[in-house]
Amino acid sequence: MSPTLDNDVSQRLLDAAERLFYERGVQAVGVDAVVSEAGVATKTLYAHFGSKDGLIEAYLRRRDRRWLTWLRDAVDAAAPGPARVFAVFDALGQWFARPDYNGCAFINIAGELAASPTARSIARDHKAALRALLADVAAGSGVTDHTTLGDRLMLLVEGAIITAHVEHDSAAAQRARSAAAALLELDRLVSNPALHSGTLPAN
Amino acid sequence: MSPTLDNDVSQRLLDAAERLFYERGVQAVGVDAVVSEAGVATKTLYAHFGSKDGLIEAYLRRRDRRWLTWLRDAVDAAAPGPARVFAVFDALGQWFARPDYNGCAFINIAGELAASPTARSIARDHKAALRALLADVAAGSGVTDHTTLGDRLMLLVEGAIITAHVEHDSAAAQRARSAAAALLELDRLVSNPALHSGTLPAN
DNA sequence: GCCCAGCGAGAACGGACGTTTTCTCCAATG
DNA sequence: CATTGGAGAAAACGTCCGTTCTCGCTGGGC
Repeated sequence: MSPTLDNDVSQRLLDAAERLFYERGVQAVGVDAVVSEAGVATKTLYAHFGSKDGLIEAYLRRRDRRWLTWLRDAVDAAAPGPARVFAVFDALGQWFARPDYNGCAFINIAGELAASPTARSIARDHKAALRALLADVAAGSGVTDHTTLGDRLMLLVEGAIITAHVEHDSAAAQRARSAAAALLELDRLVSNPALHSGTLPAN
Repeated sequence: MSPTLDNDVSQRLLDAAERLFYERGVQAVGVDAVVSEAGVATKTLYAHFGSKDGLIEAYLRRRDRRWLTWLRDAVDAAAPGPARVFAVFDALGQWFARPDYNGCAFINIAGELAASPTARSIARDHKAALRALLADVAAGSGVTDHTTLGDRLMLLVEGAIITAHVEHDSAAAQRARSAAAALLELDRLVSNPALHSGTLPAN
């Protein structure tokens, strides 16, 4: 057996699975459609992934790695500081504009396989990694309360992902970016004692 | 046929469908489970709703009405003004804390039935109504740019719904409330010329 | 040159599921 | 009282789908 060819077959299967699962949902796509799209035999799918659930899990794990790497690269390409906050939403805007954009695969899975603990756990892990990335971005932005900013960026990112998906509105990225800019500006205002007299309410 | 009894059977079916569909997803629940939970005959389901798709649609339309009425009532119970902004997130916090909370039924449907135009249209209509409600809340809050505030509230609400669901973190409502408070505070600061010298960037 | 492991093609199996049908009961109507 | 029609119980039907099996081909290694 050649590992190159073996890899090729696995990749073709994962590519086909990702295209179909992401576009139509995992339950709406049968294994027949996947093997047909990949141009492989049904037996090969089971030899490589054991079951449809195994294929779904491999699809999610690969997408998790790829998506987070993509976002991290977009962030790292920006200058350190608040520019990296904007880089997050600029990247989202490009993602939303893709013709095959269909929301976050992990949010979709969490809704579709609500009764599956493994699916929910994979989705949770993915969101924890995203939250950690946004916490890093917030910590490097120079604001005084970067923990709070990280939490708020998470809300804006998730909100933009959902809005772009359900309402089919890719401009949600720009609105989220604008909201993030407002939060940065607020931090700048309240951290400069010369600009205000009172303090912020605690809620 | 007695309209009272007829209504009773329809309601029992819709109640059972909502409980199961919302908890496990529409595709993971068979009609057998619904009729068994409702204590009715299979034939009755088809006499009232025509098909499983018809039952799903009726479930979504009833939930759309009920959920929006619930949120609107929570908003109207608060004093006019910025308090109604906070009332939105306080209501969300109570929703998230329910043991049966499983995210937004319409976001879930949009992810699960990605290939179904009717499902996506129902989800879109629901979100448009929510957006209109939040636009009203923003318009009554007394800020200078209530259109922008409405858009940002929408992002925060959606982000909180997703975070509470996927990360199983009901405190997302309080963080979203805090973010909304920050946006209100920022408006207060920049709309008072005595408090600052420069102007906000346009992004 | 043989061998065999991997792969493609496709049939087959078993179970689940949406839908229809049959039969019976019951309550309201005339 | 006879009739009518909605509703419950359960079986039946056809289809789809995940999984396995069979067969034939191919290409690299002892």
